[in-house]
Amino acid sequence: MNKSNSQYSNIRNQNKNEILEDYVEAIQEIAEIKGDVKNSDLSIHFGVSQATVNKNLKRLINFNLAKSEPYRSIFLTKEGKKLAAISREKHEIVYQFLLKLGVSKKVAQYDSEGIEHHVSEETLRLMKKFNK
Amino acid sequence: MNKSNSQYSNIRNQNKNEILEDYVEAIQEIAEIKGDVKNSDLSIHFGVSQATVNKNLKRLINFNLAKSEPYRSIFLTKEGKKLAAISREKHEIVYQFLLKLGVSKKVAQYDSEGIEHHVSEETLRLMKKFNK
DNA sequence: TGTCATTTTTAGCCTAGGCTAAAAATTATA
DNA sequence: TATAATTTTTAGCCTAGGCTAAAAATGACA
Repeated sequence: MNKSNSQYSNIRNQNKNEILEDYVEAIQEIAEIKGDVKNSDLSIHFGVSQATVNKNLKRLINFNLAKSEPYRSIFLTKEGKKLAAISREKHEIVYQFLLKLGVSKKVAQYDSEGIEHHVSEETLRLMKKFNK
Repeated sequence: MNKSNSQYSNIRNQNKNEILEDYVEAIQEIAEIKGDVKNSDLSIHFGVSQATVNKNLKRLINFNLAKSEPYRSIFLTKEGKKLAAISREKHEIVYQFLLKLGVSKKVAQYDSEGIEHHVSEETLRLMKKFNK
C-alpha cells in the first residue's frame, strides 16, 4: 500500500536511474572515441530518435550530469563524469564476470548491460573477487 | 535511428515484460500460500496502490495471462501458469547462483529479482551448471 | 553569398506505470 | 437486515520514455 513496506518498489525505482547511467556512460565512451558528442551519435548508439535523445538529454542536464548549448556538442559535468566512471566500472566487472563464467562475448556484452543496474555492492564485490 | 540497428533497444523493450512476469510469479506464489489471490494481496506484495494493481491486472488479462471477474479473486490462465513457472525457475536459478557465489540471503533475494529479467538462456544455463 | 542538405529542436501524440480521491460493490456486524 | 467497514473500481492526474512531423538552425558548396 505504501512505499516503505516493500523491497520491490525499490527495484522499480532503480529503473529511473538506469537511463541516466546509460547516457553518461555512452557520452563518455563516444567522447573518447570521436572527440565530441552530438545528438545524432546518441541517437545511433541507443537506436532511438533524435527527438527522444533530446528529451532525455534535458533530463540529464536537469540532473546536472551533462551540459549542452542548443545545436552544440554535449559534455559531461564533473558529476556526470563521476557517474560515468562508476557505471563503466560496474559494467566492466559484470562483463568480465560473465566471460569468466563461460558466457560468449556477444551474450556477455548484451546481458551485462541489463544486469549492471541490478547488482548491489555486495554482489559486485564477489564478482570482482571471482574475476581474479 | 531505427530499431533494428541497436542491441540496446532490445534491453529496454524487455522491460515491458518484466512487470507481467513479476505479476504472474506473485499471483502463483500467493495462490499457493493463501488459496486465492485478491487485489489487496498484490497491492501489499508490490507495495503499490490498489488502483495500480487494478490497472496492471487489466493488462495481464489483456495478454491472456490472468482471469478475474470484477470484485472477485484473480486466477492465472494456462498461459499465465506457464509463464509463472518459467519465471520462478529463472528466479530460483539466479537466487541459488548468487548464494553459491557467496552473496547473503537478503541481498541474493533482492538482486535476483532485478537480474532475473536480464539473463539470457546461455547465461542461465551456465549459472545452473555452476549451482551443481 | 544564396541555396540546399543535414541536424537539432519543438510540438503533439502514445503507452506504461505510478498516484489520490471518490464512487460502487462486497463483507462484516450490531 | 440495515448499517458500517472494507475492498475494488473508476476517473483523472503525473512522469518517463518512446514516436512522427514540422520548424529552426547549422553546415556545405556551387
